[in-house]
Amino acid sequence: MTENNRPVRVRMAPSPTGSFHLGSARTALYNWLWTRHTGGKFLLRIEDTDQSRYAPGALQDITDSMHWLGLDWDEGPDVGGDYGPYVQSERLALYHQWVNWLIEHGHAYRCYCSEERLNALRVEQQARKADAIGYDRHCRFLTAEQRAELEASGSPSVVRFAMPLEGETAYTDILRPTRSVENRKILDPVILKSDGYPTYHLANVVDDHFMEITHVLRGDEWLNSVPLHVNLYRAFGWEPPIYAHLPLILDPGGEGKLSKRKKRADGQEILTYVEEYRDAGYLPDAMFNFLSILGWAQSADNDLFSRAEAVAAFDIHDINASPAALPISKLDWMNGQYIRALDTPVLTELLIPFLSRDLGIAEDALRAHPALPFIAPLVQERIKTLADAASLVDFVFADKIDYDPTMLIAKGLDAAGSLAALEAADGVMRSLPFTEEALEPALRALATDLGLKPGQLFGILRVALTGKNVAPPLFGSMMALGNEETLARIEDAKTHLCKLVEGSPSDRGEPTP
RNA sequence: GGCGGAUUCGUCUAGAGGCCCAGGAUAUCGCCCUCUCAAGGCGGAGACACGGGUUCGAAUCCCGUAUCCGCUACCA
Repeated sequence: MTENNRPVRVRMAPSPTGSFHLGSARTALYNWLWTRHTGGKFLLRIEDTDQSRYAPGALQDITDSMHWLGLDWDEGPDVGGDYGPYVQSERLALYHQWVNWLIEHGHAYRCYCSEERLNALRVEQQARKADAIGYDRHCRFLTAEQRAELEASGSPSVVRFAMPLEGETAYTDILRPTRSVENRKILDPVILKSDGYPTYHLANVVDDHFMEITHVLRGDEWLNSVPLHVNLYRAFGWEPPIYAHLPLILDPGGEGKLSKRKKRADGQEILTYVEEYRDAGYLPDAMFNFLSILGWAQSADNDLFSRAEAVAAFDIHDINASPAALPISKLDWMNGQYIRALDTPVLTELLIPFLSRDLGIAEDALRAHPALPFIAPLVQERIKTLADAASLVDFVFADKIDYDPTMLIAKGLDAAGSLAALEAADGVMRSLPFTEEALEPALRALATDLGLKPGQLFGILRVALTGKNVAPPLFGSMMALGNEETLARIEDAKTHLCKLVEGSPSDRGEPTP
């Protein structure tokens, strides 16, 4: 399993520049899965080498999102480990040491070219459609005197890697065929910036080496950098890790990188950050399962599986190298599956923050509310996300409900007929214990006695109690409302119907749907 | 422009030369169940990007073409 015969050590290396992207989450997940499958170690390393893009709070958001998804790490800035520090800005001395080593051994050099020169160079290259666009290696061939002069004048400088000028570099990604590139096409990239911070290329190679990383599973956008990284390893005399570049997650239309500022075909917003999915009411287990199947299959004929099953079956060699459009409808379905599998008390607990947020009721008040225990069973098989619940049960928590009274007129009946049915139902209900077991058969029998279909009678009651034509099951709704409120709402409905009857004395008036 | 990657039902995928006139899932459509809505059950329609090879035989191998995506920064 471990092609290089070392215990598996992999890492997730986010840069704290923003919230945790869904694509990053999947990368983290596959890394995690690989270590849990192999019994290896999963490390979290923070790549904060770009001071200009540093976002305070991003790190917290990233770790929160990973925790939420259930991805725990064995070594990292918060949990420690033998290979620290795990934050790159705290490892600057190490990078300087190895950059100096490269310079001393002729694998790197200081470059004093100005931004203006570099820009002009790029513009010129683009204009003549040059084969390779990049640095012209100008400073690589400075004489010792020129160099000394530049240093003496205090010119700012960066350090560039001196690529071999001839030959090719073959590189392997376990998900793709081995390829090779001409070394001269890699134009001496910057490895140490003028502010003293390393670029990704250097920091990444140095850290992966000293942290004894065996497998690098990272985003596809790094694939073109592999030959550079391989050359860095060679210059140092180190062994490169095994690479697997993970395909991008595309937007639901499959038109490009998943990103903000895009809308779905149905006008819905496309969620791109893990925290957004959390706030939209998706469950961590469902997200975990969902992210897993974006580029990997646990089995040929089943999409629903637990973490343990994923861990048991996972193999990086089975990852699909083609990019995937985000299948939102499948996520919705899957989340519904996970919600339905929950124990009712657990669902209730999960629902509280969402109901509180969406209904504007304090969590404490919600917990103390007599209707609370009835809510989860009412919505469990009707919601795809936790956030769907509020609009289904808002009538339970409303002080009063508003609806068009004509909705109380049942199909096939007029106002008077509906009123008679409702009054009969009211009478039956008052004579019985307020339980589903007692009420449902009795009202069914009543419908038959009145020559109505259950749906006609129940429909009147549904509108009376909820103000809606579409609502959760009737008798469960009654229990949530409680005896008193149920009868009060029926009372109100009777009043509405009375007015309708008086208002339209034409006895055979067609009911408005 | 250069370089790199990818290409199986709308979408997520299974598939590593005969098991595939391509399997699963989701979405969609229909039927059943049913107090509405769901959930559930059953069924339908739906794909190997295109063109050449190689082979007795190709979704699977090779070569082109097309399309999409990525990289081409003192960002990661």
